[in-house]
Amino acid sequence: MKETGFVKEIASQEEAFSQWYIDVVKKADLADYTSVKGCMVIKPYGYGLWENMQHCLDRRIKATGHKNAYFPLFIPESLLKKEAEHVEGFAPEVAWVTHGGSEKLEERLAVRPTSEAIIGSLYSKWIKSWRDLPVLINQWANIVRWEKVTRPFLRTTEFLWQEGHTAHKNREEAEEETLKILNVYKDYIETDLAIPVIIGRKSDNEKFAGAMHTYTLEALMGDGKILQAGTSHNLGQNFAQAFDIRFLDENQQEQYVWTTSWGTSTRLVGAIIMVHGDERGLKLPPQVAPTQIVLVPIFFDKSKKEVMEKTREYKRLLEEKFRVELDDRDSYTPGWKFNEWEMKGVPVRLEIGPRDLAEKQVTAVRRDKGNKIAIPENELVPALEKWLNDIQNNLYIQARTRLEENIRFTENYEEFKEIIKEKLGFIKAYWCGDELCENQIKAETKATIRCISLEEQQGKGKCIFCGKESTTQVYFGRAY
RNA sequence: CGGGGUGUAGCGCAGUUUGGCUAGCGCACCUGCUUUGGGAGCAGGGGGUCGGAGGUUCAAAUCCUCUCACCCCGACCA
Repeated sequence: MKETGFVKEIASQEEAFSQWYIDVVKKADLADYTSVKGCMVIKPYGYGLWENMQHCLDRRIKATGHKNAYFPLFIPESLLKKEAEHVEGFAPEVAWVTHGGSEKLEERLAVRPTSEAIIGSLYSKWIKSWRDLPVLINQWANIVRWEKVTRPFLRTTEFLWQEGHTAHKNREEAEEETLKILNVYKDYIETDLAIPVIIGRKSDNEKFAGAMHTYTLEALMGDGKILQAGTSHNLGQNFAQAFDIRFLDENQQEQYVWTTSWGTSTRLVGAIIMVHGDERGLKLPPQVAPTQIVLVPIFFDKSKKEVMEKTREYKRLLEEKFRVELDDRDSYTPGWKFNEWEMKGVPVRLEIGPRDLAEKQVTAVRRDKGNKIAIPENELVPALEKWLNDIQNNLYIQARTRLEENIRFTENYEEFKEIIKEKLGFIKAYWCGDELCENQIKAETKATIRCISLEEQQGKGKCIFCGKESTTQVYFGRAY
């Protein structure tokens, strides 16, 4: 697909995937670096994408009975310390506030690395009776984790996310919630972002610090590496005990609540880039693209007035149904604009020139397949509606096909190592459940257990590392 | 955090080895004219704390010390 003259401003995806990623982030105008290490600006085009993603997910979160709230950015050290495993897990990446103005604080404040602690302390105040349950709250917030290695969207010091925090009266209800959210996420990521995911449970090694267990969604990127796209934690009663969240049940028995937490972040923007992008730049799923259709007028001196009038008329018509941009900049040639909008991943481009006016049509080009057709003026809206649907589906199918082609089953460790070395992707294998095998595989191949399959187990096999018989199938991969 | 690399105009780079005249080039930007169906042409013009701080020197983009940011590889990472 790489052609001379085009896409010369970004690295080749095939030759230098990580450089390509950074180039696309900058050239598509999604984000920019700042003077603070690991902190990026999300520019209007990137933020527009994030807002659409937020909207899609927020709808789903609310449709399942949750309400939004906002909790403080600062967490007193004493609160964070209450759950031992939790604080230990986050300690290396917490940023601390030690001074207010010039006065030293009596107790230092953590800039939230996640909000279980602060929210737990408040739930303890709010929950007294079984009638107060369940509590179903979500918040959209910024998070700070002092990362050593940062990359735009994928791992930044400050990032944006949503985190749900719920409290329930028993184990079953909490587990049901954890799985419900897992499926809300799956539906959102697959339907709106057109990214197929593998869902499963994290091994104890990989689970959230302080959780009973963690469910995860794992996605395959264009370079064969795996990105964790979201997690949903069943916290059991660990945080309830640490933060003293108790209630009186129907039988007047005092009990600890069962809590869950779950999150997805701006990291998903990185996933969209790396799953759908190609040598020409971004490819955005129509559902979340800030601009779904761009209109590019093509005119000569004689035809300028006519063409512009018609283009504006189309814009007004299309704006009623779609997110539309009219590129009427005088200083760029149409060819330049074509390349720029392709870099930015706009799903459909409409070209309107004298020939189109004469034929009562517009020339339409799809970003995903690159094919160009003429759409008669009176069929424009339904035709574009269909196209955007097709593009959304096609992006998903392409990603799905690649995912399926890159899930390899093996019971042979030599083959396992070969796959990691040559092809990457997911490796499906049996695992005995022993942490020692897991760690040894990681040390030797850098592959980790991305998740333990939730699928019905069929038969038995031998642990990929030690050979012991097992019924547990897991997905391995090299993770971002 | 360890090893390596880079930092000079908005972007990409040359100049640094061997200190020396007004710090250059391409693209982008501004003005004018001609252009416009896949990155237009000509002419003129504007833009620099050479990442930052300190030092050596008659003189520093260039040499020395410290520091910051970014990239690659590794370690770490719910």
